[in-house]
Amino acid sequence: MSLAESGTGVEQPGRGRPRSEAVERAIIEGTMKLLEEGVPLGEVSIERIARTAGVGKATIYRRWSGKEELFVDVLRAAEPADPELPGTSLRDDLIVLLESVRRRGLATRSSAILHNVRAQMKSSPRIWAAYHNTVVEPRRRIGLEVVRRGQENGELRTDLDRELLYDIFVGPMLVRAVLHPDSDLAEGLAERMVDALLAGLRPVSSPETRH
Amino acid sequence: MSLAESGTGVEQPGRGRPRSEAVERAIIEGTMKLLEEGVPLGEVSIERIARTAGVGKATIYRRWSGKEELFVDVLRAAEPADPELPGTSLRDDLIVLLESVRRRGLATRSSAILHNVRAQMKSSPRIWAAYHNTVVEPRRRIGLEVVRRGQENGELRTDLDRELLYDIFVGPMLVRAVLHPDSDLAEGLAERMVDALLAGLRPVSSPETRH
Amino acid sequence: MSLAESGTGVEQPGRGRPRSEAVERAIIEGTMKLLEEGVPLGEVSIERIARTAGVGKATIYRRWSGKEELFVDVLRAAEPADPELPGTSLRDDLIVLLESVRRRGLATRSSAILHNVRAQMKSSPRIWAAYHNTVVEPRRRIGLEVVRRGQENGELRTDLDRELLYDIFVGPMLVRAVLHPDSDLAEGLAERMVDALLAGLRPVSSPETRH
Amino acid sequence: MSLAESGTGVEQPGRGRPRSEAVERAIIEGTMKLLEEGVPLGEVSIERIARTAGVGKATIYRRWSGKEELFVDVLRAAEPADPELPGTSLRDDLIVLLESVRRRGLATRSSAILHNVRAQMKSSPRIWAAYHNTVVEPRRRIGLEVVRRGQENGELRTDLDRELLYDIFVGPMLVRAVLHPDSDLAEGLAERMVDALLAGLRPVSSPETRH
DNA sequence: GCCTAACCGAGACGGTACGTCACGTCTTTTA
DNA sequence: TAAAAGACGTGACGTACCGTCTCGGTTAGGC
Repeated sequence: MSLAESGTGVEQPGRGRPRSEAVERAIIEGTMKLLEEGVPLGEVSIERIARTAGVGKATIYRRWSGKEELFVDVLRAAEPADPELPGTSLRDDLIVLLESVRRRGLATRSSAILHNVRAQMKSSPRIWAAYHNTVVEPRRRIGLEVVRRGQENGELRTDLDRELLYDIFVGPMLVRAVLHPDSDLAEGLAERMVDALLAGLRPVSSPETRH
Repeated sequence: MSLAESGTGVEQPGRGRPRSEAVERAIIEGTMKLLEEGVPLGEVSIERIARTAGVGKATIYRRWSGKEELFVDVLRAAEPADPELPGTSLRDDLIVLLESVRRRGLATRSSAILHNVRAQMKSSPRIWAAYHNTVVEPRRRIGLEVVRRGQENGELRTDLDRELLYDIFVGPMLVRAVLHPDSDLAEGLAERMVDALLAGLRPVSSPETRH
Repeated sequence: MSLAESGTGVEQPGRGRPRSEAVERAIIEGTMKLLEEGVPLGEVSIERIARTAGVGKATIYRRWSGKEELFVDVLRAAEPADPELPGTSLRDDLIVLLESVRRRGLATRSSAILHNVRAQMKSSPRIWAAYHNTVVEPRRRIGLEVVRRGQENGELRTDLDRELLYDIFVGPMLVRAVLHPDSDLAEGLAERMVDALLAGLRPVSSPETRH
Repeated sequence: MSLAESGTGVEQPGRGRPRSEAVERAIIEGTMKLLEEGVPLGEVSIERIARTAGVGKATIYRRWSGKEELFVDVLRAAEPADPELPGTSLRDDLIVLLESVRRRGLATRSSAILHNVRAQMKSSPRIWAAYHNTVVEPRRRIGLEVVRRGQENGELRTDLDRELLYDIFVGPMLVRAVLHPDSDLAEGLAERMVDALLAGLRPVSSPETRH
């Protein structure tokens, strides 16, 4: 479901020729093709996307109100799926979580431009909000849930609020992956980080540390 | 010294009318004025900057090769000064460091656009590198030095490399300040963070791990 | 019968849903409505006509192959009927003829746009030919017949060919009515013109050249 | 002097780079080239003119506010010069006058499109007025002067107003040349017309008809 | 006190992209 | 099968900026 559609609500189906889903895919894939080919972001114009996708400009504007809202959907289509959490322990869940952040940093680096597209989106509060709500926030919610379970199971201090704990766990990796994408993202980094962080965040007088 | 000048090397001074420094200031301040007035970043064109500053377009191009390089200098002029470190203890230094990150997040929120300018710059690797080298990297260097002193003084585990430790300290606050600028940046946050993090990162053989 | 139909030949009547004549009228009247409302000719698009007439675009294209051919029929519907000739004398016939030209000039001025539609049509030779054949030429034929009768009855010189005589009679009024529609088209003008022209065009051997 | 300039009055000379006259010529000649090549009038877009003239669109819009006003200047550049009147007699002057109308009809036919451009211009009252004032009206003034001299010299009835006489002389030829450009415009036509018309328009009791 | 080179403002220039609109064609559903 | 509705590829519209290039007019040395 595109940003535009989500804003305008449901459309009654019957009237007139329906919009082609194939066209929608062609536009998003055409945009990706340009980005993957290394076309500088500033040269990825609606006009050029239309040419690449073999589509009229109006067909794009019928679906998205501008380049930025199109990019939200392009990014959404390019984002890797959220990871399956093992649920065996706080440590295991955190490692999987940070691993996915790390891999996203790597993937971003390989097709380096997607990274910039994400950065670009912050130019418009409206667009950033759309991306934040549909991609960033759900992910954060998953992490907060992991923290909550950790506190419930006695694996984590309860005198710090969940938000703070979440940022402490994810922040270091996120900074590397997103803000310094050219930094070291070696394998095993997630495990080392989690262990270093957990060392001081377990309950003070924890009877059973569970492993 | 502007990015352009730094790239093109020294200019012999004598020949012809020298460039006016007043004009240079007018351009940078005109750009800031536009950004502070809430003009959307996409509408801050060279043409408009020239109009606002009462300056010919060519006068801008004579100094910077494009909008992005101009923005580097605008940002540099707007960045708050790096904080003075007390040097009394690792904990004190880290708190001052994180406080400055926090305040930068607050400042950014108030004049919200500078934030986006910074984001925008990631679109061009060349520009991002310039900003990174002259603003981001020096700051990181200061932080790494703090970490190094902490390890030397026996206030910090030495089995983790400095880069990792630095990211662990700064990452959580940076994520809040830069990636989620609408998140909670309450006063005292820096202190709480530093304490929570130091808890597990003091040397193992330290007599009192938690004061 | 529309231009399109006349070109495509007879349609077999039986097959499927028959075309609605009401729709045909709605289209032509919708077009006139737009023109009478003073919509600039350039803004009278097929799309707008369809909207005004409450009709699908395809329904228009099913009947006419373009805006110009539609205009031929619109104009044809708007043209006033040819006048009844008294036949009592050459002078009387000519006056009636010129009067109708004059009145057409006046009508044109009041709903000034029809005039421009006619002008517009000259842009396409094909369209102009269609209009010429079905509207202009029949009228000319009537006038030539008047001239012929005048020569036969001895009211007109026979040493000048009919075409020339016709143009001499109609030209002056036509120029005023069509080319200079803001010129003087006072009542009685037709009579004065005919008299002035007939003065030198009666047969030479006529006993009384001027009554 | 272009239509636009004539409307905006004098421009102060000094400020900024002056407009290139060569560019102005290139645009007008490019437009003519397209018309002469037989490009249908509807396909002569500003975009295409710009491409043909090797010029940016903005450069055209800087001088003319639209296609129609450009066409006024194109037409003005294409119009043949007004003829030199011999002044030896009314008959001679009229023949020269009608000859120029006839030749204009012929020229128009050869490069048939200019004719349509003129027709097209009637679509906009404003444009037509501009063309009328700078091309049509001056010509009419010359003709009226010929008529005036004819009456003064006793070569023409004085009981008919000059406007009427002028239309009677020029109308027949104009109708052929402009409204029916595919009609017969044989050589000698002007002479025959003038003689036929003068026959009845000389003063009634003229003592000396001056041959 | 000139000379001259580079500066400065203004704005024209060839381009390119913008977002809108109309073109004429093509699916849809409904009647 | 016609009809209304409206999506579709195409391409022109008029505007705004891009970065470059003249213009006339400063503004500094160096002579």
